[in-house]
Amino acid sequence: MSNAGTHNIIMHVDMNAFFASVEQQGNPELRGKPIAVIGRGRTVVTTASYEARACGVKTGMNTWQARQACPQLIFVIGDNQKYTYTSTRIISMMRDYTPLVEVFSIDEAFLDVTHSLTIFGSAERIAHLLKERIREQFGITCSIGIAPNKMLAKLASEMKKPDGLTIIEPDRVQRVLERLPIKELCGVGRKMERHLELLGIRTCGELGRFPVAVLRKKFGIVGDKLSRMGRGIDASPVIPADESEEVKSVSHSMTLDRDIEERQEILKYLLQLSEMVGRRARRYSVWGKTVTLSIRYADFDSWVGKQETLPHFINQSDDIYREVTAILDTISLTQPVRLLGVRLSNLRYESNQLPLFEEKRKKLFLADAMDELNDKYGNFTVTFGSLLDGEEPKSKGSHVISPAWRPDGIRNVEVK
DNA sequence: TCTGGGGTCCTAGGACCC
DNA sequence: TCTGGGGTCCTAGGACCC
Repeated sequence: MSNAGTHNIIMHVDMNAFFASVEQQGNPELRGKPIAVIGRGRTVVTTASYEARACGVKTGMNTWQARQACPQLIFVIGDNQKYTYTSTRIISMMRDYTPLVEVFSIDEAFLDVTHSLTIFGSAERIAHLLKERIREQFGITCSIGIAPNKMLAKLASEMKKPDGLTIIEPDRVQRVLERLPIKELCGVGRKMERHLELLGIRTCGELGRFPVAVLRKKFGIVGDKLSRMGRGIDASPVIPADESEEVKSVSHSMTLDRDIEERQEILKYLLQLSEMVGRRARRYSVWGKTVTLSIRYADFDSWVGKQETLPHFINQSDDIYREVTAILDTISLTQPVRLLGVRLSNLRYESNQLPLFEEKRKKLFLADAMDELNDKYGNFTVTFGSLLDGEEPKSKGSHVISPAWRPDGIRNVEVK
């Protein structure tokens, strides 16, 4: 992209089928084959390789559906550590080209390369260098979008997959947006798409021309943002990790292998979830005073979420567990339970201070020792035995994080 | 054997204080 | 002993992102 110094040059990098690519790279037998990365238990496809996509496997399918679509499909249980490791190394590679790298998710990042051109020549050249290095070192491809702002860069990277490079020059922005369906915008989901359609808005062009006042009245703050997006305007800066805001909540949830009703059994899972949340909170040195219990019922569509704010901050697993069970006591379950979740929010970051009272101090040390052992040997090597009534926790609790839960790509958009 | 898991932001209504 | 308004905190729920 040419630059007379009048606008920013933003790059969005999106790893193609990231988890699946990492798996195929790590195991040559999987290369060139249809594979699907999944979790454990009741799970879905988190990422399908391009070979799998070619035979109809989509993100979000359950394993049975995926197998129907593609009988020769190979299932691989995901390994978060592997993906986090690869992601971290790719991110640090990006920092060779600019300090302004914003990690958007495990497989996506924004780069502000406005001030990198004097060294590297052009954004296009940076993109090629980056692609080449990622391919060489990790054997995976990515799609890159280059544009005057984040919103447009993200649109651009979606336009060609896999292994794409799409540039939206400032003078082509209107042209690109004119016939682009609104749902391609980051922030417009299924519901918003429907709402806008009722106003007769189907494309970004139409969105941009629509009276802002009407959008504002209907959608509040979001209305203004929508209008700007429709016109290709996005002033949000690329925020590097060291300037990003602190995490606002810590949570864990799990879909159970089967629906349950027994209070005792529910408690067992809640203890486990409380410990996972507490452990992570302590590792971040974070305390929270709001605890939320979430329950999804057997029918999938009904939910309960109940929260309780305490007068003080906590991060010990058993404190979290106590609050969660107290909340559970206020709920009368209407169906068997499919999913349980525990969240700690209203957070405060604090340095570690030893409590005054000996009893509390002991408890802290015990928890620290447990954390250490669990970090070393895996979750629930050590746990609150007395609270468990001597029973083993059900699972080891390692679940696959997901890079994506979205229908793929942009179709039929003229760029050139 | 349908349908994961970890987050953020926004809104609306109620409680409570000044 | 009537009435209004603003600010803040809290809960519940929804939409959206990866």
